[in-house]
Amino acid sequence: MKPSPLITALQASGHRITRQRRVVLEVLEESQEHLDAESLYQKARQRAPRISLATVYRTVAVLKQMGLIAEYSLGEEHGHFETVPETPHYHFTCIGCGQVVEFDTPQVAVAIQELAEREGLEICTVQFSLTGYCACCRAGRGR
Amino acid sequence: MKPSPLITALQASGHRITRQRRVVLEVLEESQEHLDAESLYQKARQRAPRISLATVYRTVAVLKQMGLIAEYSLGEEHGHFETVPETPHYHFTCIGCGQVVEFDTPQVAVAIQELAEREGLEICTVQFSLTGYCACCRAGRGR
DNA sequence: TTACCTGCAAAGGGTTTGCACTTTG
DNA sequence: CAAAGTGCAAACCCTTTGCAGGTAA
Repeated sequence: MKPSPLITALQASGHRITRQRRVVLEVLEESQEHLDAESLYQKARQRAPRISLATVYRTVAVLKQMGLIAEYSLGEEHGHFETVPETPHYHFTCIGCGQVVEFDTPQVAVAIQELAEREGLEICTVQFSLTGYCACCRAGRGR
Repeated sequence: MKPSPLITALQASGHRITRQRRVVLEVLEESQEHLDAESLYQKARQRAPRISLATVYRTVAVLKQMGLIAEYSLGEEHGHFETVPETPHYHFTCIGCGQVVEFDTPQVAVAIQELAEREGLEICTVQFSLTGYCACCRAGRGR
C-alpha cells in the first residue's frame, strides 16, 4: 500500500489516519473532476459504507486548512473541491451543458502579484471563475 | 423627486414601482459599500419599517436579472450586492480587519477576452475575488 | 379591476455542531 | 489510556416559496 502524498502530509502534520480519511483522500486523488461534498460522500461510502457526510465535511475542512485541496464556487452553486494542482488554474462553467473548462492565464497570476506588491497585500486565496456558454452551446444545441 | 436611473430602468422594463422597491434602490444607490441582504434589509426598514427580508431578496433578484446590480461572494461568505459600476472592478477582502479593497486590473479583462476568443466562449459572469491580509494587518495590528 | 407585489411564516439546501461512542497512536 | 475522530440527528445560516391579503397601473 503506497502512501499517497496527501496521506503523508496529513500524517506529518499530526492528524490521525483513519479509514474514513484515507477513503476521502483516495477519492479526491483519483478523481479528475471537481467534486462537491455530496458526490465525495457518495463515492466514499462505496468503500466505507458507514462514513457520514459530516465526516466528509470535517475531512475537507482539515485538508483545506492545510492547503492540500482548494474549494471553488463554480458558477453560482455550492462548494466544489479539488486537490491543489501544480499549476494554478481557473474554471469556466457552461450554463448550457454544465461542463467545466479549466484554463490557465499567467496574466492573471501576474496581475495578482503586481497588485499585492503595489498595495502591500498578502494574498491568501484567489477565487476566479467564469460562467457563460461554451462553443457547442453557443452554436445552438446542447453539448 | 428626481427619478433615479435604477427606478427609471425598472419602470421601463414593466415592473411596478412600489414603496419597498424604491427604498431598496435608494439604499443601493446611496451606499458605497457592498451590502449583503441583511444589511440592505436593516437599512431599508429604517425608511419602510414593514418591509420584509423576502422582499429585499425578491427585489435584488429582479435587479440582478436586469443586470442593474451585481452579486459578489467576497471571501468565502454569503452574497453581497453593489450597483453595477461603469468601470468593472474586483474585490480584495482582508481576513484581519474585514475591509474590502476595490481594484481594477485591465490585464484581467484582457485575459478573459483572449480566453473567450481562443476557446469560442461567451462569458456571462466573472467572479474574481481575493482574500488575504492588508498592509495594516500584516504589520501586526488590526486596522 | 386585476395582475403584480407584499408580509409572514414555513420550507429548503448546504454546512456545522453537540454528544456519546469508537478508534488511533 | 487519553486524545482525536466518528456517526447521528438536530441546529444553523442564508435564501426561497406558498399563500392570503394589499396595491400600482
